[in-house]
Amino acid sequence: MAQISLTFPDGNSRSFEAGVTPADVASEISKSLAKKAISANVNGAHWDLQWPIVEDAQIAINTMKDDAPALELIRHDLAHIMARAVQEIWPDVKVTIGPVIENGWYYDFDRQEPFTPEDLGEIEKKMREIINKRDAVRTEVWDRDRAIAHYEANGEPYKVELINAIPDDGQPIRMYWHGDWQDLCRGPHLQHTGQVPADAFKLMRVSGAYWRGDSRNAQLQRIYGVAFQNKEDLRKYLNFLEEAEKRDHRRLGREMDLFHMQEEAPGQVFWHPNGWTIYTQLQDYMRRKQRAGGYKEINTPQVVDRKLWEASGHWEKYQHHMFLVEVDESRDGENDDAAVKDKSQTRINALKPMNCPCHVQVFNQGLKSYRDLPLRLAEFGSCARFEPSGALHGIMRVRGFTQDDAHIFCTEAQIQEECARFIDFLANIYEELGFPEFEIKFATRPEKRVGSDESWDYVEGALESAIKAVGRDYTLEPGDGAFYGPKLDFYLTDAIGRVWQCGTFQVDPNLPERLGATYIGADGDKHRPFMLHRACLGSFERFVGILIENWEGKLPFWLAPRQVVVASIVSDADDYVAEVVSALQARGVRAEADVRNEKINYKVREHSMGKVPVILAIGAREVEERTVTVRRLGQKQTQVVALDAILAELGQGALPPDLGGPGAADADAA
RNA sequence: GCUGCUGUAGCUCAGAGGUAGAGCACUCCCUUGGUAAGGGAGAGGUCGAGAGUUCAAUUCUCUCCAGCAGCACCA
Repeated sequence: MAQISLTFPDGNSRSFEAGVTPADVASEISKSLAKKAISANVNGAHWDLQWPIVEDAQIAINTMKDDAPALELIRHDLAHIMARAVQEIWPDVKVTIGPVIENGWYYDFDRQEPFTPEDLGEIEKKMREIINKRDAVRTEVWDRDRAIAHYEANGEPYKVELINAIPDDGQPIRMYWHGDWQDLCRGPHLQHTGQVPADAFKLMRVSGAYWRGDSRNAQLQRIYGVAFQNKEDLRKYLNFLEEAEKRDHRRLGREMDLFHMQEEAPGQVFWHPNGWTIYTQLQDYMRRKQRAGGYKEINTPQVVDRKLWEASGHWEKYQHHMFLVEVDESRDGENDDAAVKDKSQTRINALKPMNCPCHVQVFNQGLKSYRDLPLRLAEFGSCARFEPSGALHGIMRVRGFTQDDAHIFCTEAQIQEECARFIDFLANIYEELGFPEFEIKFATRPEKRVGSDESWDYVEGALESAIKAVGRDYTLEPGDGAFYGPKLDFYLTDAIGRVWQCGTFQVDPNLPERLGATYIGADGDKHRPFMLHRACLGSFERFVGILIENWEGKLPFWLAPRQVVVASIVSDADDYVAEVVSALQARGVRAEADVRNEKINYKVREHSMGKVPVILAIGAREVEERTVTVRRLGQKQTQVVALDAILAELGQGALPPDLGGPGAADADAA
C-alpha cells in the first residue's frame, strides 16, 4: 500500500497508508479525539470522517469547538434526521432535498395532506428519539445505475431525478445512512446521531416550495428548522425573532396611528397624520439634500400612453407588472355606457412603474449641449407596479409608492466622478438617518448583455475606481448586472443586524439609445449620453417602514410625528399648558396638549406607549414657578426645567440633522 | 401567482346549526389625582363578500376578496 504524508495544523507531518480516513487518524492521536471528532478539513475541503484520503494533504480534525463545521454538520444531520422521522411516521411521504441554510435547514417533502403545527411537534419528538438512539452514520459510494434502480424500486421519483441531474463526470454518487434510514447526500455528516444536541433545535414552520425552485414544477411542503450548538444559542435566536416581531412596522403603524391599508386598495397606503408627518419630514430632508447635491427636481406624468412604454421596451418585458388604464376618447360625458364605446377611440395607458422614460422625455426637450452635462434630474416619482399578491408586505412591498429617484445624464468620461459623488452623497444621508454602516455590492456584466466588451471594461473600471476613490470596500457580484450595464447596490444594516437593500446606482447606455437622447458635443456632432439611474432610500414607503423597525417606533426627535405632549396634572394648569404648547409650536416643535380629566399616570402610560419622545407634565408647582417637568421616552426619572430653557432646547432638537439638529446619532440628547 | 393558515366590536381574541361575548379603546358621570391603567354607567357588530345545503347559516359546502407565513417575483 502506498504511503501518504498528512500535515497537521501544528506543522508536524506523519505518514499513513493511502486510503486512511480522518477517523483512523483521530484514533491514532487519541481516544478522546476519536470520540469528539465530527469531521476534518482536508486541503481546505470539509471532509467526512469516513472518507478515505489518497494523497498527501493538510489535515485538521474538527470537533464541536470548531463552530462553522459544527453548525453545518448539526444542521445537515438534522435535515436527515427530520426526513427519517417524517418517513417513520408517514412511510408514503416522498423525500426530495434538505439543505443547510442560515440558522438551520429545511427539507422539502411530497405529501398529499398538509403538515399541521401539531405534526411538527410529533416530528420533533421523533427526531429526539432518533438522536437519543445514537445511531451510527454510515456512507458508501454507489454507481449511478444502482442508485437509480434503488430509488425507482423505493418509489422516490425526486431522488431519481436528482441523480440524473448529477453530471456524469466521475464524481461519486454517495449514500448516507442514519441508522437504517438512507439518503442520497454529498455529505459530510457526523459520526452518529447522538452528536446532535437534542435541545438546541426547533421546527419553525411548514410552507410551500416548488420542486427545484421553479413555479412550473410540483409544489412541495417545506419544513423549516433552526439549530445551534446549544440551548443558549437557540434561545438567543428565538429572542431575536421576538425582537423583530416587536418592531414589526405593521403593528407599530397601527399602535402609533401612522397608516392603514384596506382591501379596496391592496398594496397601497392610507397615510394618517402621524405617519404622513414622518414621510414628509423625510421627503423635505431629501429635497434639501438633493438641491444641495446639484440635482434639479422635476415631476412627470403618472398615466402615460403605451407608445412610450413600447419605445422604452417596458411594454414588451414588463407589461404584466404594469397597471393598465383604458381610456375611451369618444366618451362625451353624457353617455358613459360601455356599450357605445368606440374601440377605435380607445387608448391604452399605463401607470408608470418607473420614472426613467419620462425623465428622458424631459432631457429630450430642446437641444442639449455637452456643457449641460452632467444633468441631474430628480423626482419624487410616484410609481405603480402590479406586484404579485403574495409579494405584498405592509408598507415595505407595495403596489403604489414614491421613489427618491434621479437620473444623471452624462458622458462616459463623467461616470466615475458621478459615481464617486453619489457614494459620498448617499453615505452622508445614511449617516444622518442613523445608518452609519452600509455595504456596497458591485454587480458586473451578465452573460446575456448588450454593448461591446470594451465599453463594459471601461464602465466597470469607472465604477470600481470611483468606489476606491471614496475609500470604500465592495463585494463583487459577478454576472449580476443588468443586461445593459453594471450597477452598485447599497445595503444598510439596522439596529438588530438586519440588512436592507436601499440605494442603487446603475449605468445605462441603453435607454437613451432607445428613446433617442442626444447632446451636442464640443465637436459639434450629436452624441449619445449615458444615463445613471440612482436612488438612496429606494421608496419612501419602504424606507419609512425600515425607520420604524430600526427605531422600534422610537424615532429620532426630528422625525417623531408627535414630538411633545404637554400634560396637565390638575385642571388649574390648563391655561399654562396651552401657553407652553403654543410656545413650542412657534418654535417648530410638534407639540400637543393633553388636558383630559385623567391622572398623570394614565397620561404618561398612554403617551409612552405612543412613543412620544418628550412628555412635559405641568401641575400647580410648574404653573407657579414657570417651569415644566420633563420626562423622556425610555427614562423613568424626571427633571424640572425652566420654561425658557426647555423651549430653546426642544426648538433646537427639532431641527433635522442637515439644519443643525442633533440628528439620529444623538437622538437621546434631544 | 403557488401552497398552507386566517378573517367575529376601533384593537386583541373567545364562541356556537336557532341572528353573539370578554378585556382594552370610545361616550357620559363621579373623581383634581405628581410620572406606565382611579371608580361607575353607557353605546358599539349585515360575524370579509357572494352562492349552495337546511325549517333555520355568522357556524356546514363551494367560489371570490383580503391578510399572514413561506415559495416564486422584485426590471
